[in-house]
Amino acid sequence: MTKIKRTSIAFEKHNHNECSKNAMRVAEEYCTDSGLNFTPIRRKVLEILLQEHRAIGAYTILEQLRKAGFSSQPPVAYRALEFLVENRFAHKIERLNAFVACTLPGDSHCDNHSPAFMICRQCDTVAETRSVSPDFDISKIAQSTGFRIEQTVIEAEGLCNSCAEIEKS
Amino acid sequence: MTKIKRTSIAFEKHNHNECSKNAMRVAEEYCTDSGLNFTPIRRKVLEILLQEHRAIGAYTILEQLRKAGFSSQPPVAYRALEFLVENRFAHKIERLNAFVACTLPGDSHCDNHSPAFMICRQCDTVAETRSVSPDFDISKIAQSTGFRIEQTVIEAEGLCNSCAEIEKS
DNA sequence: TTTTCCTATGTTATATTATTACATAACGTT
DNA sequence: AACGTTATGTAATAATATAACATAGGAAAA
Repeated sequence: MTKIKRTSIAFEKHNHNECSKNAMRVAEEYCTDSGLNFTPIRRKVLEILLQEHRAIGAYTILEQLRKAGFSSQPPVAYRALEFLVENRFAHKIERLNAFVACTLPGDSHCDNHSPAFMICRQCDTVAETRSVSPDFDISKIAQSTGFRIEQTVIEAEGLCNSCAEIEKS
Repeated sequence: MTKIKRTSIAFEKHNHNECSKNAMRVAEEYCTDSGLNFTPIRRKVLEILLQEHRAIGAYTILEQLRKAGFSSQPPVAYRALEFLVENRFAHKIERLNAFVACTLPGDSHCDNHSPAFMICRQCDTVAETRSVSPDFDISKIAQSTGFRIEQTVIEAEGLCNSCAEIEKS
């Protein structure tokens, strides 16, 4: 049985250069294996997100794209982000309307348990864990990294019973 | 020991007229008891939110305020929503950038466990539960109401260790 | 090979959500 | 009456996100 890491190292000291290189490598391999088109723009946006374990907005990304010589109209960033989020190389942090690189790149493609994020309200650093029911306890995980949770929101999206009935017909 | 309801009736058939009246009454009482100023605008916005168990955007609220003869500049809605959210008469659904009335009005003021929402992607109906650790299992709750969860996100906001250190000094 | 199709990108415009800033009003307190 | 506090009125603008249509390039079919 393969050992799978379940908590990101966002709040720990680590060799970030290695960390981001690894994430890029995993993304490359996954795209190659899955026949996904990992274009220069998509690659660049992931690189931007990987600079730090911090949520950043689409317009900040856009600015960096511009500096790097890419086109910088909003759709450029949003399309790349859509690709990255769809393929789980990045996540949207809804509270912030901002994006982070996935910090469990190998893991996230092995299972599809829902992600849980610890978001610092001061510095926007985001640590990611995978919630594996039923023994998942975010407060324990937070404790072990020294993160002080102030409020937690759980948002489950899906289809309610009556909309499911309608969809069937 | 008082019996406390933990799951909203958003997906169930119920006497909604009673339901919303009750929520208004609880809000009134809470404001009176706490010395909060439950002004006509705040009251009206809560009434609008209570029309249905559905998330609605600030600009939809604004439109209804206008129709009801209130001023309808964005800050009017956002201020009232801020008041309602602060005092837990309403919640912001981050995924939708929209708002719902709290459907557990008595409960929410007895404890401060984090809310969990089941959000229908089709009709925006929102059911609310309180997650009481550690035996909380949203998938069981969903199952019991016929809600099919497609994806769940957990966002815990707080202060990371290093920001907490800085704040101390 | 040329045509067709599909995917990604370029670009303009606009929609949607949210806040800043400053003015005014209402009301209780000194 | 003067002052402070809280709530509201209003104009302007910031920040986030999408729609719509044009173009380009490569793979696959004809």
